[in-house]
Amino acid sequence: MPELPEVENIIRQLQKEITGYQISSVDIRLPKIIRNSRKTFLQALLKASINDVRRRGKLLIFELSSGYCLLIHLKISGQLFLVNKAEPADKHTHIVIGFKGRKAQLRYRDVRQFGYMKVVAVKALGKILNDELGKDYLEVSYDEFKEAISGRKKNIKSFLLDQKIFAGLGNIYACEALYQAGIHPKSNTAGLKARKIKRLFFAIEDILREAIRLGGSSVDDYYMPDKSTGSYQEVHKVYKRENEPCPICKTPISRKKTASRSTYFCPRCQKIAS
DNA sequence: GTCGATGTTATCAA
DNA sequence: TTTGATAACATCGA
Repeated sequence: MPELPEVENIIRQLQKEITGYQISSVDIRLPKIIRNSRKTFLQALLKASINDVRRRGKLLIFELSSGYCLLIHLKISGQLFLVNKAEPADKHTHIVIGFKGRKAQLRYRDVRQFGYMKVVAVKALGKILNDELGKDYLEVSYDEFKEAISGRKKNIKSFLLDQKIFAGLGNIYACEALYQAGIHPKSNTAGLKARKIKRLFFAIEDILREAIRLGGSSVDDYYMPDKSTGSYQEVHKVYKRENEPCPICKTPISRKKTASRSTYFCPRCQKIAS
């Protein structure tokens, strides 16, 4: 589900709401979500306080007072809700974390069950992040972006989606950024002229910041921990808009598979770079 | 009932 | 190096 802007909105709420809280209970209703042994996971969490909540790309990072970090990846359908413990939880709620002296509890809900939680020692975190994730898209400079593109011969959309190069973009924002930059999704990085690379970089910055401001894109079932929704989906120019007119030239938006993902684009405004 | 699609990513074969 | 297919799973709509 969530890409960088959605995860950013989630962590902003959690940071405000649960920083400083002490974990008093952990209910593992679906063990496969946890990528540690039950024992390790509980030892890291129980009685620990939440020192900080942050993220890198789409990965949420809770820093705990136990010397461990809790990593959460929501994948496609993961959700985090902060709700009163008296409210009933449905069958898709897999992990429930309770806090000392608090009525609110943190619930992990995930219909498709692809997401995960795992704890790692704080000392090991840096290495794990650097091995598995590139720099967050909000921290990438134009020079770094240009250099990463120039050094590769790769389909541009796969490039944008590759979390090891830079982290945070998913299918929605990759489509929107390519549209705004006027680049065909089947273009190769090697064929992009400097001007297009620049346009793409600033399109990404622009779109991410505006999407964060609007609370992210609520397509299907994205919610923030307080169950409010984002509104950036109303601003989407191409994503999920097959056959609707391009806002610039009125040509119907196409949908094709690229990198085995549905890709929406304007066949007239987005030409293949060669 | 069946088929295809869904915001992600790890893995494997070519 | 890069790609494409597949799998993990549940649900929805045609």
